[in-house]
Amino acid sequence: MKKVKLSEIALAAGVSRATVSLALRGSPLIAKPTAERVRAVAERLGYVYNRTAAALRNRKTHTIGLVEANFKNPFFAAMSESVEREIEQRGKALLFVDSAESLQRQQKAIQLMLEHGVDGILLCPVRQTTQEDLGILVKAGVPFVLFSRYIPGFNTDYVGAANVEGAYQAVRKMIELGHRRIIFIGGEPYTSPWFDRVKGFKRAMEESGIELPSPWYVCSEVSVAGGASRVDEVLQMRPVPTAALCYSDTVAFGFMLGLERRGIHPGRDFAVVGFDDLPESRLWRPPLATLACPPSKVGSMAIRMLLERLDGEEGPPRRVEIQSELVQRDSLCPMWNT
Amino acid sequence: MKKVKLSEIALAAGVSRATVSLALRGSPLIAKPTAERVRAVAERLGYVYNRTAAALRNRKTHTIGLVEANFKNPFFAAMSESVEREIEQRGKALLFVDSAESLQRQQKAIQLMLEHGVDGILLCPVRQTTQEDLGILVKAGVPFVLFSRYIPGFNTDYVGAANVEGAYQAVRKMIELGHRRIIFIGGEPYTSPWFDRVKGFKRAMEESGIELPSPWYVCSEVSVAGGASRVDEVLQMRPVPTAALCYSDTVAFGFMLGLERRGIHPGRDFAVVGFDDLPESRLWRPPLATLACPPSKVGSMAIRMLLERLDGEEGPPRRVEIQSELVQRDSLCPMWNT
DNA sequence: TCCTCCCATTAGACCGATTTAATTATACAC
DNA sequence: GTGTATAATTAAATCGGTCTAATGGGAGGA
Repeated sequence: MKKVKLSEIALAAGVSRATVSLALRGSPLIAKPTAERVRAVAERLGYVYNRTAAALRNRKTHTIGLVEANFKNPFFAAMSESVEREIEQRGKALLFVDSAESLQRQQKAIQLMLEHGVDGILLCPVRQTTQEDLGILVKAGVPFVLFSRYIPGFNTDYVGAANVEGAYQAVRKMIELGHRRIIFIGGEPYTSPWFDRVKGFKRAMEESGIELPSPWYVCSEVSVAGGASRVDEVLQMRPVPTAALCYSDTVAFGFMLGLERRGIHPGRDFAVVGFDDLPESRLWRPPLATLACPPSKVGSMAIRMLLERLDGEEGPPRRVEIQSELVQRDSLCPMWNT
Repeated sequence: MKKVKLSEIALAAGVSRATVSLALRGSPLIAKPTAERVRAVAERLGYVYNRTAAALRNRKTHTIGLVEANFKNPFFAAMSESVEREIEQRGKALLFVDSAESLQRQQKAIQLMLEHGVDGILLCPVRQTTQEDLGILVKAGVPFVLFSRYIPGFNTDYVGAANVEGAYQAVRKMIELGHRRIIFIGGEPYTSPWFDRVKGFKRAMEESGIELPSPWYVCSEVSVAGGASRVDEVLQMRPVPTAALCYSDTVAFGFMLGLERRGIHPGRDFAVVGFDDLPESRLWRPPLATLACPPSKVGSMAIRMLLERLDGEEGPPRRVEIQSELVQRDSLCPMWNT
């Protein structure tokens, strides 16, 4: 199992190590016939390029770190896909960690990636993350881009959905359809998207002079189970809400399933709107109205911003918000007349 | 942004590079007070261990490659999670690629990982993969474990679900409940789990002397959309099937949504069984009967087998099948009486 | 023939940690 | 004081590419 290295190719081809190195990378310094011969020998010997050695010398690993907070969420899965696609195209590799909402795991992941010498990091910070927690990245001078979640007061590169506007839009529409008792359901509290969605929600209610129900939001894990787990609580409120803005489509799915189980028909007796526009949302019964913000856009924008930094882009931090568009579907029904 | 290295710590602590190296790794060769002093200096200077350099010297990167075929499938997401957990615990890193059912991408990923010098690889091969395609891994002597899918005739380490038995079990149950016109829905054809599930399906039908409908299976993408897209086709068959075994829970979800849209109630008018037992399956309306095979078990078994190989385990290839257990829920209803 | 210029090739230092073999310091016995 | 064993430390080679500066060889001009 001995690995073939440059010096062995050099020997076999009757040239020097330097020539082999240059030839294999297609340097114009090497004459065409020589390069061709070297390439053939390398192929014949089954040579595998050693990126570790090259990385040591170049101080560049061509590796990107991706730290997610919750990749069981299909939105993140879709996002990662587009990140991966871009990275693959450039012949780079992806170091991946799911911090699973644990600060400790996240910090360990960052440390690991620094030790591996990643060229840059894409990070969706867990909820308790402070500016100090990321100080190690700043000190190490490793470029990073936050995605989906930002850290209030910490001015960094960031890409995420237009959460305030999205939620605002949805609630305005609900009000326009006659709803007055509206509630916000699900999400990890004290993450920026949760906070911003709640903010847009509240703003729309207040602007219309509608009193907020009490409580006016309930939190949950971002999953079908999370949404389903809050149904009883909501139905026990008096007066009972008639509409819900859900933190995500998955939460909305769970909530709708829970409603149905209790004989309440979403899209007729209860209006539901989600966030994300997953591919299956339009297939649901009823089709789920939702705030569409393509995960692929978030992903490719984030990785592009990072790659620009790696190429030496020096400007001030950029904050990019991807537009959230309300997709009207049957689950967003008018208030029933009493 | 200059990086601190061992020699600088050595200088500051008044010892040699070798001492620093040993001290930081807690070697018993170094006297306690010295080690303590060195550690303090390293801390003060903000030293970050350079794994690239260590990897070059040690010929070991402490990195594992994970190549998935379709990680938008929630089953894989859950599986990856348990893999990650195990790897993290051991201070190793994960190089991740989603081949997205493309052989070309898969081969590129394998090449990349070899160049990065991963210690081992977990691979879910795309459908066209042949033994020759993985020859490069064998030649390079890099241990690998296949998961979820195997390659017929290629005797390697493998961990996956008990697909034949699972499908067999489900179909027997359907027959017991009075169903005769049963169809298999969804999945990527010519992957081993598809083939094995279809095989178990067929075996159960034949053993009971029931004629297979024509066609007796339809394929689809493994997703909600995939399942939904096959409903019309199935309902147009004559005689119309009364039960379906679906390739996965996601396919089953899509299929059930499609049935409902056409006014057919799964769990009453049509029996449906899935594969995987996703956390939301029990929450569905109706709750989805399914073949449970915990993704975390598959994942942790696969990574453990790989780690054993890395520790020098030399035995013959091991094939491990994780039991699939039929979870009876409302979607698996008896045949209605005509 | 000699000199210059240019192109192709190469020697050798380098990246930063690891480890072996050697050296120095310390302890203890005789 | 000498010798031996043991503990602590270190010099230097090493991992495998990369790249700069130097070398060699051939063409062309005078």
